[in-house]
Amino acid sequence: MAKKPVKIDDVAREAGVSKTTVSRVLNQRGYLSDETIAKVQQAMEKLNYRPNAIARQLYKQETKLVGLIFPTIDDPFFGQLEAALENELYRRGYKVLMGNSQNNPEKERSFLRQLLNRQVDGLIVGAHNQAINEYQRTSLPIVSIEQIVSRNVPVVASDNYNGGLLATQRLLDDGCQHIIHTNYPEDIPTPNHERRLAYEDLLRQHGQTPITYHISFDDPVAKKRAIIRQIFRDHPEVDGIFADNDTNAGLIMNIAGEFKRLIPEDLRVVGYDGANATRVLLPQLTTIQQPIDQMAKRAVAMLQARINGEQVSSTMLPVKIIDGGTA
Amino acid sequence: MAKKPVKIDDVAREAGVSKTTVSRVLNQRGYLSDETIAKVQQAMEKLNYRPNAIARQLYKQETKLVGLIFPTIDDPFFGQLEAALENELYRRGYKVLMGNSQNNPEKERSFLRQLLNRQVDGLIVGAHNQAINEYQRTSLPIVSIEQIVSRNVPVVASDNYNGGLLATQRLLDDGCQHIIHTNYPEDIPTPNHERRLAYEDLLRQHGQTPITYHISFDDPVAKKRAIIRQIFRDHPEVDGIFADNDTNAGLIMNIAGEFKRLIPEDLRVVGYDGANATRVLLPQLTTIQQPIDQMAKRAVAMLQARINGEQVSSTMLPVKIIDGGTA
DNA sequence: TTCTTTATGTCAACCGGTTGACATAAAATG
DNA sequence: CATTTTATGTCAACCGGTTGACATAAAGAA
Repeated sequence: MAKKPVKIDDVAREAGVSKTTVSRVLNQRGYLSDETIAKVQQAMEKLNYRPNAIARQLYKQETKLVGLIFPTIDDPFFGQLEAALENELYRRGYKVLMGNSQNNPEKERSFLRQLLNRQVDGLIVGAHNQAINEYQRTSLPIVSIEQIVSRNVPVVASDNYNGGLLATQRLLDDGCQHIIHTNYPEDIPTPNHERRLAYEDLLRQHGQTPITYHISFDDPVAKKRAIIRQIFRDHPEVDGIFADNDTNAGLIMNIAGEFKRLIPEDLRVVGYDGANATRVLLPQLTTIQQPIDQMAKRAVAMLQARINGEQVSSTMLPVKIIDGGTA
Repeated sequence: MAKKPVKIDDVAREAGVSKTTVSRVLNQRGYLSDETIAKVQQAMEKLNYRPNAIARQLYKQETKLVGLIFPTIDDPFFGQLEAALENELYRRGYKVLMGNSQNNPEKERSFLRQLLNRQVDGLIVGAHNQAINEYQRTSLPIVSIEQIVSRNVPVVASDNYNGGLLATQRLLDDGCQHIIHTNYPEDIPTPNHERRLAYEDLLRQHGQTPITYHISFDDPVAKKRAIIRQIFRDHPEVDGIFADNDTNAGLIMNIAGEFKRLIPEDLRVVGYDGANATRVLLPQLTTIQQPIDQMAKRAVAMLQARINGEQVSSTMLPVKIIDGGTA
């Protein structure tokens, strides 16, 4: 039997004042005697009063909630990114409403529609879906990460093209003659393609023919493994692989073992992301590290500015190469 | 200049009906002519009307929000767990408010207090903090995962003791003579200690002396590495290690390399958790796998039951050993 | 023809806080 | 002593939906 929750009138009655007075104590507004404050606080304590956040939100027209829409949270990169976002938002008094789109447009749209109902004060988006026009028709402050969502949504990205250059250059410097790249299917728009472009440009400059194998983020692991095995079968001459993320790089390293290739002697590998979790489990992996925590900080700062009504423009942050031993 | 949001009265005026009629269309209540429905929907479309979720929540006294309080999300185990929880909750019409306590009692308490203000319909908790009495003083439906929060909060756990037995038994079966264990400091209450107890019990039965090194989840990686190096220095005779989580197992494998130990020839390793991300990056690791997805499903089902006012009791789910090659 | 039942719609109270407008008394100022 | 300022508190409207109670008309049943 749930007993009726205590409301502000109950506190007022208990303390022998009006509800406005209680509200004033709660919000520290106007003139109040210490005596009154004490009385009210005692009453609140006694009744274990908890102000109803929803009622306040309705009046104030703000929820202090920010929605995060990302493909998933079960991934070293997105996990670290969302953790950093949550942390930074919390510092500024915001709580986080998490939505994993799982690259399911249906889910993303439904999620978005709900949040647009003045359920959140702002949105940070890193999901891979296009064709969701809701993003354009809203006046809700939005910032996107590594993803172009709509003309009027500022983007925080890292320098993907340069990352692609760094990775490819490293393999070239190592003397690799047959460098292969893995990336998303080209019809899925993601900033990862910048990495591929850099790879292709640089490889052509060096007279090599770029070869890209397509591995989708959402493919089941078994399929990813199958594609990678195919690389070794199709191109036994491969001596360098630039993977567009560290998970794929990890798979490549494992499968190289199956094919009796020693790393880095027979095969050099460069990954991408450099998230903490991967750095811990695969410290030997040479990878391009994105400044995940800074990206989160920047995105939150930009969102805050937009919520405050300021205009902000997109930013690009630098990446760097981390030397493991695989390249 | 933010234009005033459209409210239900605007739609009513546009459609030439009362606001109640609009609300009925929205909620499909009572009798409505197709004609009226069409009129109203056209008006909503035309004005791009979005019902204010907060107002509805205030009246309905439910938010369809569930709070998740966990130490962090940037971890293979918790990442997968929270992803599964989000997924399952979404299926049932709930959205997720995420709170990472980072094992900071201050943050956890503050977070909790806010959510208790009828901001969420329920709570799923897996944070490591004790001494937070707010958990006991609330009538909010709560379920905890792998954590004893309060007498009246049901727990979903996996069979940690058996997990400890399986891991230790495997190392014994492999013929290890000097088995060492890593676990939390003993003053931090966590179900991991069950794993340690199993290890100690079994080892004593076999006439070996249990030795546990303490590595806290929140220790910086450098410190974790230092502790692990100490193991090899203190006990060069070690030939088997049972780590209380896969991240530590990964670190151990790396550091074993530093000390020129071959795995599994010189040193056998068994980890714990068996989360997807770790399985992908370290498929060679033999580990005790927790049924993460089932734990999430179970927890959500239990929470739903509690929200519906039903009584539920704690559950324990089985674990199994996954054969990699490290033991 | 009278009484139900069905169809359609309106009114106003309510959810639980917040705050502008206003009242009153005491203290400070001229 | 009159006037302004400071201190303290009350009233009622408002945020934006939802819904029980109630009105009215048309169709069906007795």
